[in-house]
Amino acid sequence: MAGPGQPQAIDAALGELYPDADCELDFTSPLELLVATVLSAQSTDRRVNAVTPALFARYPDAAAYAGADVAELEALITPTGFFRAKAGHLIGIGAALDERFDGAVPGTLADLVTLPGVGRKTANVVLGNAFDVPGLTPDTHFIRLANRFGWVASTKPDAVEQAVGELFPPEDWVQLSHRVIWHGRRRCHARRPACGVCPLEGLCPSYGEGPTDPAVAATLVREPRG
DNA sequence: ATCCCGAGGG
DNA sequence: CCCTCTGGAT
Repeated sequence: MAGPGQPQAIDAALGELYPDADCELDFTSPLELLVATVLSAQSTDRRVNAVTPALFARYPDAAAYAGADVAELEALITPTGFFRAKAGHLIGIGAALDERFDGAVPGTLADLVTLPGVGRKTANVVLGNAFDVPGLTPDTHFIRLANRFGWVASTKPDAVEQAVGELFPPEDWVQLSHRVIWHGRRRCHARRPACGVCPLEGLCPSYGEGPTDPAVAATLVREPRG
């Protein structure tokens, strides 16, 4: 089997490259992680972590979000982008948690995706990092790299989650997601993958499709905390 | 200019 | 499938 290569070997190599790969959002409860993850949509961890301390202090529980003043909430989350949609989502989440989940964040995929602003990707982040429920996170990076690695040809999140899930045991899914996503953000970019500073030569079917001169590739690496 | 660990709506 | 929503970093 030439195409998929050895998934375990790729995961191991990424584990050596990113030994500290984890969720970069700051949170101390499932609700905080849920809120931070909703704010992360098309944003960055740095910008989210910059606003969450004040946000969490102002809105300590679901009821606080449900009763929030829209303008005040929008002002607090403005730097994360898409603030109007996100503010509406957070207020809707607060109301939904109070009405249907006794004020607590539900710990199942089926329940989480019924919340406004929460899709499959956001739900899996919350499940994997706040509830220790095994789950893959098929975001844009994960899908792109799963395609490049030859693990699956489809670009649809459901198909990617299914196919990759069969290549790895559930206990690996959360860590695998973080490693693959970190690699997508730091080296294996959409437009110019930095193959020259990637350890997957001989393992990745797409190796060499980006700059392979180490000096050039090094200029493309995005360091952490961005 | 281009991208960001997306989601909702048409 | 398409489109829109947003500010910030590079």
